[in-house]
Amino acid sequence: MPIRTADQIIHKAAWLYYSHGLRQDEVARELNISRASVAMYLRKARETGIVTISASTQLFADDVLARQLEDALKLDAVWVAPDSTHSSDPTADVPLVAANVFLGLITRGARIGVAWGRTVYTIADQMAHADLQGVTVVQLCGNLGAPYSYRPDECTMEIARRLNAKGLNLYAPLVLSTEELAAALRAEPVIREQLDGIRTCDLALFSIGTVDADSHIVKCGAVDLAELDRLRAAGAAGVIAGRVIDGRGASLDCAYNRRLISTDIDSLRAIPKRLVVVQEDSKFEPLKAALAGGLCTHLVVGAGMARRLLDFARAGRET
Amino acid sequence: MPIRTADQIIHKAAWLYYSHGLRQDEVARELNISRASVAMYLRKARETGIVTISASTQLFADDVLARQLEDALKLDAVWVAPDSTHSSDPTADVPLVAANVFLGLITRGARIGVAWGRTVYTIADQMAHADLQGVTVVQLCGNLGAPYSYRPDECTMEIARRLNAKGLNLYAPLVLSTEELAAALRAEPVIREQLDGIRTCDLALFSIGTVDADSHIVKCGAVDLAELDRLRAAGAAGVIAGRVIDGRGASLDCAYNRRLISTDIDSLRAIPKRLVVVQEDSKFEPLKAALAGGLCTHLVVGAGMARRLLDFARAGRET
DNA sequence: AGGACGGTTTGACTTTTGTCAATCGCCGTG
DNA sequence: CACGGCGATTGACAAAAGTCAAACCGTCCT
Repeated sequence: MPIRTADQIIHKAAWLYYSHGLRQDEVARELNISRASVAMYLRKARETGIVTISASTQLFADDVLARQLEDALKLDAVWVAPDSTHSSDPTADVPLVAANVFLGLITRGARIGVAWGRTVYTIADQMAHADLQGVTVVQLCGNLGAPYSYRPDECTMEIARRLNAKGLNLYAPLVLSTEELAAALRAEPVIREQLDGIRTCDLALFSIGTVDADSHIVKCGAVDLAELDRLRAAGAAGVIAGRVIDGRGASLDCAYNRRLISTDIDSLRAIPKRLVVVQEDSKFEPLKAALAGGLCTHLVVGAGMARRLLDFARAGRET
Repeated sequence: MPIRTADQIIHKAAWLYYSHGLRQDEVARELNISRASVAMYLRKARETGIVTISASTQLFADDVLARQLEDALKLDAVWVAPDSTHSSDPTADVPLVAANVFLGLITRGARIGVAWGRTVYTIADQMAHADLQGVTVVQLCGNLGAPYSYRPDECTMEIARRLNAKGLNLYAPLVLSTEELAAALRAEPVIREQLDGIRTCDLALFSIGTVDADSHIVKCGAVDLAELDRLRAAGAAGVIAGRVIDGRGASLDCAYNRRLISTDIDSLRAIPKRLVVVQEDSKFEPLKAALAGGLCTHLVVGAGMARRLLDFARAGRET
């Protein structure tokens, strides 16, 4: 959709206002419309990514804690969001920082893999709009027919929408009832292609799930409590893109994982930039597992989690 | 200069205002300062690239003329700036469009080569500030001790400053009095290195000079009128980064060119993205030469020039 | 043809932001 | 220790931007 004549006026208004630096009333006079219309066009321009306003995330990367963590965990980059100490809204800063960081990591023409979860959806929701033609957003894992609004396909779509990018959805369930069916479905050309395409991504965005009773995969009905117990007994430490990982960050060898339609761990690790975002303090153990597996290159966490991680990393080094 | 504690407050204000979406008075309350200070911090944040506001240049790429030119000239991208038909200031839009396009072409960690001239300097001057750490701006040609403020080193420095990038200046004169001295100087490790580094640039920005009596190189004293006549007789068609090119876009085989400290044509062509910006209609012939030599991949011109180029390209195809 | 509907556009009003002279606080100097 | 200077900060005012109900306009349906 290259030439959308209706948008021309919005582009022009945005150009005159933001690039030429005219005032709204001057733009209005120039375009022979009322100033109120100009104000509206400018809002639309911001909302559709015709103009982009982005704040540096330098502040959070400069944080001493962040630097220490980068060092201790050998990560490419870490951002530490303040634990809403300042009296503003209780909404955590983590997803907001993550959204800004994520936008900053996207390069022209990039291929981006996104998983799902409350965190990922919140990031999508807080993310500014941008106009990144040529960017492709691919879904890392199958869908859940769950009552959640942060379904995998919704996360993918919403992020693609915000970026004005192409969204590539994975039209398959996350979990199937038998291993055979899952294998057969994975072999289907359409699905195969999508899963293979994950390796060629430049950037991945995902969070990490717990393997508790109130875990995401349990709430969504992917796993029942009996199976959860079995998984934990087998060494489950966390969940990434629906897949259960063990304490070393490897895919747990279990029936559940074999019933999945989702990225495998090696494909994920083939993506050069892997942004992991963790909000809840309860995800300490799962995060440790992911880090152990080298699944994360870029990390956004809250200050509390950052401190715990740093303590852990230093304790580990001393022994 | 990673941690500049004085800037912390600016970062924080920018973050709360632009990312959290607080109002200035809310930010002021949050940070326990007056709203006026917040307003000032925010201006600083914009001026230093802590926040970036960029308008899409889609409008100019969508121009029918631009598409036709891309096609006819086999260029990667063309932007056509309107010839200030709309009653606003007479300042041409070309450099402003170019500045926006240029910013949009810069990728993370890029190496950028810039030449010099009034056009390039005007672009630098109109360019928004950005915070692109890891970007390097290298000077494509030697310096002129001219009374101009748009000296090669100033262009490089100003662009580097706006981008918060590293500026790599070429500390040598553009033209020397003898071929021998120029050759010797080019062989100097410091200079050699800089000239070799041009090949590894990702993006180049330059304009094109004429070979008339009021040409840049004449005004700056690099060439006197007698030599100019000789160059024109020898087939000079234009000037790029101080170097005289013939009608086919090749470096003219002449004493003047051998006395230069500047990028050679092959190195320039080794840069994948070469953004050429042309303001004046008088530069039609020089631009034709540059296009013939394949020196240009991305082009920003005014509407008048665009029409002339298109007519020319089509006439050429018919014969 | 009339009319109801969805959307854009506008004028009038309110809120937010930009500006600037006056003031404060700090530091070096006589 | 008082003084002058200088940059940062503020209060108050002016300018600009945001908002919203009402008007308008094309179009589709009855």
